[in-house]
Amino acid sequence: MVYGARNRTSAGETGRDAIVFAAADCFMQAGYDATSIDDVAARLNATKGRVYHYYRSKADLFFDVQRRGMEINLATLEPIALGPGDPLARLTAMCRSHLSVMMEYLNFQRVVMQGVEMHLAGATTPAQRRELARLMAERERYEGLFRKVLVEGRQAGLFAFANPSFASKAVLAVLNNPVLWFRRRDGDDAASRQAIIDEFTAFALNCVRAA
Amino acid sequence: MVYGARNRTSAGETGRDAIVFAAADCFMQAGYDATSIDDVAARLNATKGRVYHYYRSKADLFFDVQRRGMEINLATLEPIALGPGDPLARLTAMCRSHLSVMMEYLNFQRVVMQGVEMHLAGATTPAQRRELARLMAERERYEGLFRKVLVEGRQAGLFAFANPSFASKAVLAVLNNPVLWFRRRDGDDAASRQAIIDEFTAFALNCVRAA
DNA sequence: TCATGGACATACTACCGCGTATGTTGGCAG
DNA sequence: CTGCCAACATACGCGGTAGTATGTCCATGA
Repeated sequence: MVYGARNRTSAGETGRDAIVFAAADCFMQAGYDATSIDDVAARLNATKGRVYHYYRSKADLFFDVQRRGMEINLATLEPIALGPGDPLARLTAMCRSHLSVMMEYLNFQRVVMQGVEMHLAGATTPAQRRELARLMAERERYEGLFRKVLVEGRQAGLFAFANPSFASKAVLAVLNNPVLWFRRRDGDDAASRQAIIDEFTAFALNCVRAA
Repeated sequence: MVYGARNRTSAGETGRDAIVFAAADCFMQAGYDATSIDDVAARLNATKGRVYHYYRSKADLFFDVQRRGMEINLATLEPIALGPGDPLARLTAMCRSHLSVMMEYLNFQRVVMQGVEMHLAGATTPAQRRELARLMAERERYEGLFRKVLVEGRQAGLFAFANPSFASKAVLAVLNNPVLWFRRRDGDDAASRQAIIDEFTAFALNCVRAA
């Protein structure tokens, strides 16, 4: 390999960004454990050196992918959840937005879901534990946005459920489901994507809608 | 270790069974990759020798855990799905039964869910590929039970949805959700468990119920 | 009572993948 | 022109783990 191949990937993808995107793809395809740092580097036509220049460990990289995913989610959903409109209208908009983001940033979202189930047994360093706590807090905050709107809607007589926490979990379960099976290029006309958004939004709303 | 410690765990847990149960626990706690064969053996107060005496590879063991889980699921749900009663009554019973089984056999169910997301990239041997195909077929069959009842209910005007496949996925997404956060000993009075069954059954039914 | 095989334990190998220590280069600042 | 540093590449060391080869014990039947 010629040392001088210093091609800053023309587009704005600065060092860290390119690595996070590559890592998101790898983690999505193979999962955390099955993805090696060499895999991530290979996807960049680079070597471990490049990755470890920006990240101190594999776990740190994994955390950063999740952080980016949650940043996107919160940035798009918070304005809607805290914005104007009656609870039903807001929840509808939240569902549509959530589904749209999920399918757009599929790789990041799948990594986020992996992180939820994993707890990453043994986050050794204190820094890692702190980062993990932050991620959990952001997830909790995201779910809290749904809970808030749901409770408001229940007081308005629009929704019906006993336990707000259960309700938010059920709604998110429905909304996250397409992440498990949706694939780009799978008849990816905007039409089919729109059909998924429409139908799963309806499912999610029906879950909690009052009779 | 004294060689003579041949204590056949009094109860009927024959060789294979004890291993599958231990493996289910380990895989549930730590996931597939993070679980070593030594971990499984340690949980049995035994060594790798015992595991490899019954299973030819780690993947085979993982498959067997999934197989047992799916066996339980199909055995309990098929009679209900194909039994008598109108579609709404049957779907209700299916939801309650599914939730009940999930919480009862939590460890197996979490392993099954892992298997769904994993595809176990690179099932090397043909035998493993065949076993994997069988598992996928059983999962498909299980989901098919829901689809069947859903379509029947739609024809009867009880349910409303566009795509039967989407509908079954949404229902199962709701029903499987408790597996992600439910823990034994977490205020495990039959009462709280019953509350979960009641509420998530309602969520699942509402998803697809006609207005 | 002796041989045989099932049910494990022990000891070992081979490999992979993380992290690190050390090069190598180009692009700045002065 | 020179020194310095960021941005990588290269080359290991080292631990952990899957799988194997072999040893040991017990039960059973002939």
